[in-house]
Amino acid sequence: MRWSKDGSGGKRGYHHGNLREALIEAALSLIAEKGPSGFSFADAARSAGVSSAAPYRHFRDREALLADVARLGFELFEKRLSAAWNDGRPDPFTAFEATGRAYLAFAREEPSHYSAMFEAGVDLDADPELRRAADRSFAVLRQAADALCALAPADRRPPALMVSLHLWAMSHGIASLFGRGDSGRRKLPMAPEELLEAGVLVYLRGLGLGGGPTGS
Amino acid sequence: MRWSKDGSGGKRGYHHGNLREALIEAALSLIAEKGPSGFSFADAARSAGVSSAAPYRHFRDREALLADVARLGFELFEKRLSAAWNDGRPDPFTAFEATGRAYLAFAREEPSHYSAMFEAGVDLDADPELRRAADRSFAVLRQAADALCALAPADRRPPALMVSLHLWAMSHGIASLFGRGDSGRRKLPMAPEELLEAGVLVYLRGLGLGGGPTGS
DNA sequence: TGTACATCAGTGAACGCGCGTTCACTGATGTAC
DNA sequence: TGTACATCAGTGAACGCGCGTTCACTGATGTAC
Repeated sequence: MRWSKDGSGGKRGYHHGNLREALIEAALSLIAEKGPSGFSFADAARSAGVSSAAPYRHFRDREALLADVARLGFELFEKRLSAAWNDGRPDPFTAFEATGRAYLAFAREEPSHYSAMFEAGVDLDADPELRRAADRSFAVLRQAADALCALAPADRRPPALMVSLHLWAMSHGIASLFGRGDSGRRKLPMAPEELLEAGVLVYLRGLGLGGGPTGS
Repeated sequence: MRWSKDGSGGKRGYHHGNLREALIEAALSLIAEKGPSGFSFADAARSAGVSSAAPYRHFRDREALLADVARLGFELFEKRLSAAWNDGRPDPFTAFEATGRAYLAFAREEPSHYSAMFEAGVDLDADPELRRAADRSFAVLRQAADALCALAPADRRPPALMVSLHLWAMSHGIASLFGRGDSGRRKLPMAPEELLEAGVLVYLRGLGLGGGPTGS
């Protein structure tokens, strides 16, 4: 793989040198512009400055490119969630909330990745690597829920899987209903982050796990 | 408007008599089959057994048909939610949970409507009637949250708008991640309904509003 | 009840377009000797 | 270091397709008198 650092020099020869990455970049821009369904293979080739047959050297078809965008998205997602969870520091409550905020931040900052991951209808089993990346992302939420639940007295311990699914559902719900700047969506009298944080606080208190700094 | 009760007799003359409704029906089937982006105007005309120009007598364009599907969806949604809420009977806790279950049931039983309403990228402001129908649906959730919050002592009363948004977000999150039978989605060790019910219970307990029959 | 006419809701042919995909090809790169 | 050759990553022309949309049209319906 040779990096031509395109964008500056521009002058590329017969070989692009970096087409695979360029196509993924193009796909991200196009998805951001027109949504995952409005993006076409030909369009991606065009904005990479390459003939419409060229992408077939790198991706079996349109679906495969989309799946790769999703896979990279999950990998990035996992990194962001892991960094926010930070092994439960300074304490599991705070870290749990930070993880939720990181979820929303990802959906907001990487809307194209998020679309490809959750809204484009990409089959997670199309590529084993994709499935694995998705699982690793979820494992971070699961791990956070485990640590949190371990704090509860053994006889009143909530199932960690359930807790992780609740966090996921609430984060996804907020992200997809209110999280992005798209017009059709509903206006809120508060930031999505605040809404999620409040929701997580109420939820944790309901688990009998205190509410972090504010206590219970 | 003349109803030809199609499906049985079949033998229709030059005039379809019921084309508008037939196109909406066709759109629902096609969306269920191929998703909201895979559905085409021409396809809808074809499955209504009519020339590809005919739909223009009833809808400005493809987008307008989709918007109408969404509008009808919101109207049905509101009915279902209202029926489940049932004016807070037998008691607000039970009715609140029932409303959540009705949300999931709608998403499961009317997946095409649900797609058109929340996933097809239809602009809610494309048609004032659409916006109004969407607002009326949300108003049911809002009303339920109001009644619930009114039970809390005035000095510890949670903001009802927030509570309604939390219910909405969790319901939508669960519906869209786990709610439908689509393959790409994650398998759950429990029914989505149970997951939502458990989440709502924990949440209500966190609000200090008891947990319904199980108490707090 | 009958007739003339306006209106309505269809037809079907045609258009331009962009897409996905294929094909034989060719220029550039890397490597064996 | 030079040369021959295999491999790789592009080209560009071509295809068939379905879509959205338009147009002049026509058959059916409803209504005024």
